[in-house]
Amino acid sequence: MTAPGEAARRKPARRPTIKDIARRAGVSESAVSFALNDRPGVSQETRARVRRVAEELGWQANSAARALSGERAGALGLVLARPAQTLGVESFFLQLVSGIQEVLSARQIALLFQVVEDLGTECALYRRWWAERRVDGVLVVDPRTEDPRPELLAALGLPAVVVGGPATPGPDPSEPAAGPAAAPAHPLLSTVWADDAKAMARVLDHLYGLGHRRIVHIAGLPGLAHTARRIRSLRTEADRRGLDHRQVHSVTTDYSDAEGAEATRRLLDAERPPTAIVYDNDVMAVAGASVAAERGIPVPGALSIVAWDDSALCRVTHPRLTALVRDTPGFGRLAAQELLAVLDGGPLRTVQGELPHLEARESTASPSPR
Amino acid sequence: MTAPGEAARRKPARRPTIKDIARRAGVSESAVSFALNDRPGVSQETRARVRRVAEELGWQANSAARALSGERAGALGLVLARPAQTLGVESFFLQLVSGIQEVLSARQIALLFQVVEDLGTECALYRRWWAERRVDGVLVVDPRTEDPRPELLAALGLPAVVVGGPATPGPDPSEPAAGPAAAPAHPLLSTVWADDAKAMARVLDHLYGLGHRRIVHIAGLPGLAHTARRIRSLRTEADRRGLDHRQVHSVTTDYSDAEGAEATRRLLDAERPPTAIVYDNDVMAVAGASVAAERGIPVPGALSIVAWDDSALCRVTHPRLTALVRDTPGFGRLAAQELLAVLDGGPLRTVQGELPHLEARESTASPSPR
DNA sequence: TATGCGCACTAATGCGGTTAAGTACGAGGG
DNA sequence: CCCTCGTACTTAACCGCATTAGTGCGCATA
Repeated sequence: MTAPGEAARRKPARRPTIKDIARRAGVSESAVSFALNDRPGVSQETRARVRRVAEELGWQANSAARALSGERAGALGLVLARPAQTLGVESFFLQLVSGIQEVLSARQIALLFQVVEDLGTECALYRRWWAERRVDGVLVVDPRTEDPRPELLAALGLPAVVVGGPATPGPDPSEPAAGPAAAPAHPLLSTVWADDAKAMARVLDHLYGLGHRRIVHIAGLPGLAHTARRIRSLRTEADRRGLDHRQVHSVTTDYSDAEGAEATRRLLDAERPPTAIVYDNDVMAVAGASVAAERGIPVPGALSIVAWDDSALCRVTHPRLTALVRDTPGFGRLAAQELLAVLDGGPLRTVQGELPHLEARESTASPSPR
Repeated sequence: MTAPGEAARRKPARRPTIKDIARRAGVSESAVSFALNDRPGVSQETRARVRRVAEELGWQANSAARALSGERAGALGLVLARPAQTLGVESFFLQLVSGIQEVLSARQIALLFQVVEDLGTECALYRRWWAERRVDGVLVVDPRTEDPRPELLAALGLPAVVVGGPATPGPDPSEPAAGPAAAPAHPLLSTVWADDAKAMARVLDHLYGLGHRRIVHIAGLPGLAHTARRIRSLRTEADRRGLDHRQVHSVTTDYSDAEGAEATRRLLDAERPPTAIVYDNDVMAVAGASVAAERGIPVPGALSIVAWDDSALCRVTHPRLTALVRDTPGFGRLAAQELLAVLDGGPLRTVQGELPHLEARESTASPSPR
């Protein structure tokens, strides 16, 4: 034993290879490879012996070597394109990632996770990962209405699944003609998605049922596909109930607390302010509730509030916020499974996640008559 | 062009290798390798020509091949051990990761990010990454007072940097004897850390200066090293000012909004409740503010609140919360740089991040006389 | 008894890089 | 004029694994 600090750190600590196993088991390297990969060509006894030796030595395949010969990187990628300062607060992504990894780690597949500033950088990163063969496939999040990524990924031949899609290609999607279950799949990539339209309908059912007729939806970024879907759904639901687009409509923001608060102020300053507001994320909902408190507007007495996505935030405010709850880790699991299916040569599919449910809390009630 | 969907997806899309470059440039593969890696052995003209060809072909080194021969995986790892349901809300990690990647992506180094349930799984993952040669090093977050990870990593010879350390090895650290700048480094790994002791002193300066004499610190998980440091610092600062440990003390929680609220309730129910509470994260601070609101206790009139770590949360409450602001992405950059330095054979070091500053907002004021 | 066949295994090759060990050539020195 | 030396390359070996093409052997078949 030398000085522990330096010695421990510099120790080469050679890792066992199949050659070591071969020597110890008294067979050739290829026999070891066959044995460990469940390929025919070795007897049951030899297979068992090799396995035992591998176990003893604590052998794990060198991922680089396996990738080089096996043509599989053993890793998937996920890029989050967000300006640094809008990061955080939302619990959505860590939960999604946690669900994804539940599926991947069982298969010994790693996840490359990267946060970048914008879509352009994201695309460049896909190209690089592809060229470097870093990943076998990627999960595409935050699909947009005009999204360059599916085309790029299809052109590269990099397997991918769009999470939160379908991103409707083009800005002019026709009104859903048939049942809403038959969603238009993105033609290039597999997709897992939640039915925002139905979820929005549920929210409207709840608020309309309580008697609300002036309902505003403070949406997130206008470029995102799910924002578009929610806005469209709100309009459809309003029409169905014969509500005017001045009574029921959406405004878009950048998801930040600042814009959420600002939009709320503007709405409350209007001549006939809404009696209910639906916020596209928890942060804005809390910010909105705070604006109401600031102005002495009682919630839910004079204003009902719904948050799209639940989190601790919605439970720490006073009153607690009614929220659309979805199983985000479950959604991540679904996405990961679908990507693995694509990697295994499965067909392009559009898979629908669980429908979110509305958790009614104290921030929604019947509007006071006026 | 065939049917775009299937065809695009299945396209093999062979990526260029150095062999292709060699052929096009009319030199051997090793000359190409020399040229591209800034090694001597090729003339300036050849180097330029090879570079140009590589550029034209859009060549990027196959990371697996490079890892296999170069002995470098070109990737670092970061494991977050958290039960799935406590994930999220906190913006800390995504910001940290974003800072880390700013440094790594410039060097074409990838980050393997994994969320696991507990420390045991985290250790197992380190072993696996090490055995698979997946990563060249790891960033260890959430250092604990009794932490098995540094020892494990040192034993494996896997380079690492402790982020948020130094984790004082053993439960019995002597009181800082010399200047607080000379922090005890963890003997096995490099460390980047923020001086929680000084930060806590600043918080106490602020509150004591306002006239507070009954101050409680609602801390996070007791096992974490920084929790211990903050608690110790609070005690030191109290002693220095001759304050009783019944007046000024810490209680620990699991960081959740629920425990934060619960602890707050208990404190406010006491005979002589504190006039100021310092919360170890933003979520608990907001939860605590909500409890005060629920009971009609005016903030800051009857209770001052300080949040450790700023975020949108602290700005959406009413009043906005005084918070300790730190540059988390900057901290991530620092950590990444330090790990790269270790990989380059640098010495074990203990690097200190920027001291957080106290952003005084409306949630702190002089206590009302009673 | 020669022939064919399946089984269990070994030898050889390749993946795409890096790198140590040559080699060819021109310049400079004795 | 020969020898050395440095430069600019090329050849070959290697990293650890997967895979393909043998190889030897026992056994059923003709």
